[in-house]
Amino acid sequence: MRTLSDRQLGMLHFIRQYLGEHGRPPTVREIGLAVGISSTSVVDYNLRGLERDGHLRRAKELSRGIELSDRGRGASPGPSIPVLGFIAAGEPIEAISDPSDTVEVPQRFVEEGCFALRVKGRSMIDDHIDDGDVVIVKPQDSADDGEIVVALLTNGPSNEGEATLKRIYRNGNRVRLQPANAEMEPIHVDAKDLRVQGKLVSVIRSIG
Amino acid sequence: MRTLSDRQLGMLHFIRQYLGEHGRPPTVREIGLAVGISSTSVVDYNLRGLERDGHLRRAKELSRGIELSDRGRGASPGPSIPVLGFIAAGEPIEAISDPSDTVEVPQRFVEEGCFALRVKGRSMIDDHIDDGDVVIVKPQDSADDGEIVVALLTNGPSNEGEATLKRIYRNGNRVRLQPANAEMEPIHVDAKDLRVQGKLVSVIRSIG
DNA sequence: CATAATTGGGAACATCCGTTCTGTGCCAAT
DNA sequence: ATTGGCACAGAACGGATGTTCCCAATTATG
Repeated sequence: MRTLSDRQLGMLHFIRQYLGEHGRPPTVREIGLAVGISSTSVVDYNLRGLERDGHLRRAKELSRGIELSDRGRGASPGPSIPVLGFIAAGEPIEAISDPSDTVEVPQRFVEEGCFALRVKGRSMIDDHIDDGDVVIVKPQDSADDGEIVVALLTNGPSNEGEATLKRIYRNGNRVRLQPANAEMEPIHVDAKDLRVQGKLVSVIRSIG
Repeated sequence: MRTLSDRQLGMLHFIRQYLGEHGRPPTVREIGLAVGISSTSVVDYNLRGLERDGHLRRAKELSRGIELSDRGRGASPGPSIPVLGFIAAGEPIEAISDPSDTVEVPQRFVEEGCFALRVKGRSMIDDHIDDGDVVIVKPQDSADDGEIVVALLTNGPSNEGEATLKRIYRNGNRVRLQPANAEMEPIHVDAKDLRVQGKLVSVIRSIG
C-alpha cells in the first residue's frame, strides 16, 4: 500500500469533517478551497489516488459523489478507535501514515483499550479472516494455547521487533507460532525472544 | 401543524432512505423520479412545504442542499441491537426463543435501523462467514448485482415467505440467488416473487 | 544527460442541478 | 361567472460541478 501524501491526508480529513458538519459530501471545488488547491483537476487527480487505495468511493458524473469507505457517515460518530496499521501473518506491522483511519467499534472495545489492525492479503484465510478485514486486538502479555495473538519477535534477524498475527502454542520454553495459512510453515522461537502484545478478540468486516 | 400530503410523506421517506443508502442527500430531480413527479418545480414546491413545517432544511443554490432535521432522523436508543434469529443460506430464518441475545455494535448500525442475524452452520464459508458469526443487515428494498442480501421468496412452495442470505444477480426480470457455498446450487426466481429485505453491511466475529 | 513518470496548474466543456417563469386544471368563496 | 388560492407540468436560465485536455515543474529512471 502506498503512503498517503500530505495533500491526500488533508483532503481525507476535510471530507470527513465536512461530512460530519453538513451531512453531505463536499464538491471537488470545496475540497480544493479547503486544502489550498486552485485547480479542480488536481483535486480530481488526488481523489483518484484515494479511491484506488480504497479510502473512498466515487459515483461517476455525480455531484458530491464521494463516499467514505469505512467509517460512519456524519451525524453522530459513535465510539471509534484508530487503525494502527496493516498486518499479515508472517510480515511485520507496517506503520501507517494515515492517523485518521479509524473504525467504529462497539463501546466495550474502547473501554478495554483495544486497538485495531487492518488485514492485508489473504494469508489468514484458514481462519476466515479476509483481505481488508479489521481485527480488534486486546492488549495483554500472555495468551492460552491456540489463541490468536499479535506476537513481537524481539531477537529476529533485524534488531527491530517484528509483529505478526498467529496462533500460539507453548511447549516448555519453546513456542510455536502457527500461521493461519496451510501453505506457510510455523515459526519456533524461544519464549524469551517473544513478547505477546495482545490477543485477537474480534473480527469486523465491512461490506461495500 | 399542517398534515403532510401523500407526496410529501413519500418524499420524506425517500430522502431518508436515500441518505441511509448513499450517505448523501438526493437531488431535486432524483426525488421527483422516485416519487413520480415529472417537474422539478413541483418537487421544489413541496420541498418548500416540508421546510416550512420544519421537517428539513435547505441550503440555497447548493446541489444536494437538503438536510433532514432531527425530527426526521429517528432517535438512537443504544449501542446494541437484538439478534433476530439464525440464518443459513438455503434455509429460512428461525424465529429465536432467546430475546436476551444481543450484540454490541457500532453506533451507526443502530442509527441506520440495522438488525442482526447469527449465522448457523458453515454454508456461507466461501464468503468467509463462519459458524457463529453475526451478520449486520441494513434494511433496504433493492440491491446491486453481486451484493449479499436477505431475500424473501414470496411465492415459494409454502405460502409463508422464506428468507435466505445470498448474493443477488439480476437478469431481466429473472433473478439468480447465489449461495456462498460451492456445493449448493443457485436459485432462479421471478423478480416479482422476490423481495429484498436488506443488504449485508458487516460481519462481526467474537473470539473466545 | 535524456527520457519517462509523477504531480500540479489553468482553462474549457458538457452536464448536473437549483431556481424561476409561464400556463393549466381544480375547487371553494364571492 | 369571477376571483383567488392551491397543486402541478413543462421549459428555460444560470450557476454549480465533474471531467478532460494541454502544458509546466519536479522527480525518478536508465
